[in-house]
Amino acid sequence: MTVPTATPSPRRTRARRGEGEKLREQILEAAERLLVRTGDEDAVSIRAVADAVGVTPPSIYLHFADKNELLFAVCEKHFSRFNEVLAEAQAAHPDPLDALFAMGRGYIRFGLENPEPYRIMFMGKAAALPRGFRQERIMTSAGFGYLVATVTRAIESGELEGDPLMVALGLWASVHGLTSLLISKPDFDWPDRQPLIEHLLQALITGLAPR
Amino acid sequence: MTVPTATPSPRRTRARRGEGEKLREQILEAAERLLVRTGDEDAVSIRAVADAVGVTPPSIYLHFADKNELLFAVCEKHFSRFNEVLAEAQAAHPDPLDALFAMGRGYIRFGLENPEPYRIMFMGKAAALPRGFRQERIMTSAGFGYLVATVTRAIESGELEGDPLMVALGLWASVHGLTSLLISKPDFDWPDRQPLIEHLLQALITGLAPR
DNA sequence: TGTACATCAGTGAACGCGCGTTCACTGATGTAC
DNA sequence: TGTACATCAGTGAACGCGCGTTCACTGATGTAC
Repeated sequence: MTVPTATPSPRRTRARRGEGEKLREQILEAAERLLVRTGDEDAVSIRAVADAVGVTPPSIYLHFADKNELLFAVCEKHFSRFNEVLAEAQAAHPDPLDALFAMGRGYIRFGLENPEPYRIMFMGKAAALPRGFRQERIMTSAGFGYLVATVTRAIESGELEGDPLMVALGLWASVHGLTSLLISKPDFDWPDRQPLIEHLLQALITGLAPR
Repeated sequence: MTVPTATPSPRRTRARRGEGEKLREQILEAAERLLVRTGDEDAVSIRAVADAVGVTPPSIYLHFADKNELLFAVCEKHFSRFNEVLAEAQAAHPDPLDALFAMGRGYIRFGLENPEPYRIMFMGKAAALPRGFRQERIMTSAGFGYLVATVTRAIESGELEGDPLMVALGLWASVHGLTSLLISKPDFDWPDRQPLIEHLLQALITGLAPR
């Protein structure tokens, strides 16, 4: 199954002396573009990336030790952006419940806008994740930290109840569930997304509030 | 990355006349075993399956038109079992809320006990699903039908409120989210599973109940 | 009871493919004198 | 201002691998006469 060859790879003009690092950036961008365009992790092969940049395969190894390191770099980029999205959502709302709603919306939105990166980071098999980009990255990530902190605030202010970690994991699981199903099953006959998202968040947060 | 070769493929004794269908069953079982043992869809290659059965690769084509048809058959088997699990959980409880709890537990349990099949059916890319095993299979499946029916009953009896499809999708998303995260992130520092599951189901169903 | 023969259940060898990676190299570019 | 030279940014060809799939075949098994 080959992807319709984008353009027959115009040879890129060689970088000038001292500007070799430019290629690294171009490789990263090309890898990301390939991921988005094809929607298929497997399509991001060393050869395909090299071709997209307009360079021969061995050139990749001038900047990345192996394929894994390249994928790792791509993931890192997205993971940072993802954490920023959550940080902003949280920072925008003083009230913790408002913040949780905003984080939920931001989370789902990010996932839907970046389905392949999301898939790699959160839906792939642990073993297939780029080495170095493992679970601990998530639990100790800024994003997860914001979530737990916000939940803790909400519990302290009496707006939610329960164990902060438990509540945070419940929220994460649900929001991830909707995100990943929407990504995985695009042909499914979904109702309008926005009401569905609001409904889920509302039900969850209501269910977590003291009666 | 090769899987530690199980046993150096003892040549299987040829089936007797009229018993050719036996091989089909053995191929299916071997494919399933491979999936479970390696935990990797990609490890289920025609050659690996043939080797596991103790037969040469072309023999597979005596019973399956191509690789896709083989994977399809494996998925079908698991999907049937999955639907049975949900049917039983629902049938065991006259009260709709009890039934929903039981279905949720059964769902998560099935996923955790059959992670690779679950992954293929619910976490893979739509395009990677065996042709013929597509989305409509889910929405029109018995399992999804039971879920919507049970939710409808709960709404009619006043125990839940909202639109049945919306509520059902919310429940599905959440339960799927927990299942898939537990599968995808086994190294994550999860708390005890059972309390986590109960907590999530409780919060969701509480949140969906009228106040 | 014996034998020719059709059929069934497979086999063995090969095809072309794309992959990650290595290796020895080339040729433009800037710098030292 | 001119030139030899080190360095940098790549290239070209090849490696071995596992994959799905095809093709012509073989040899045991049952059946018809």
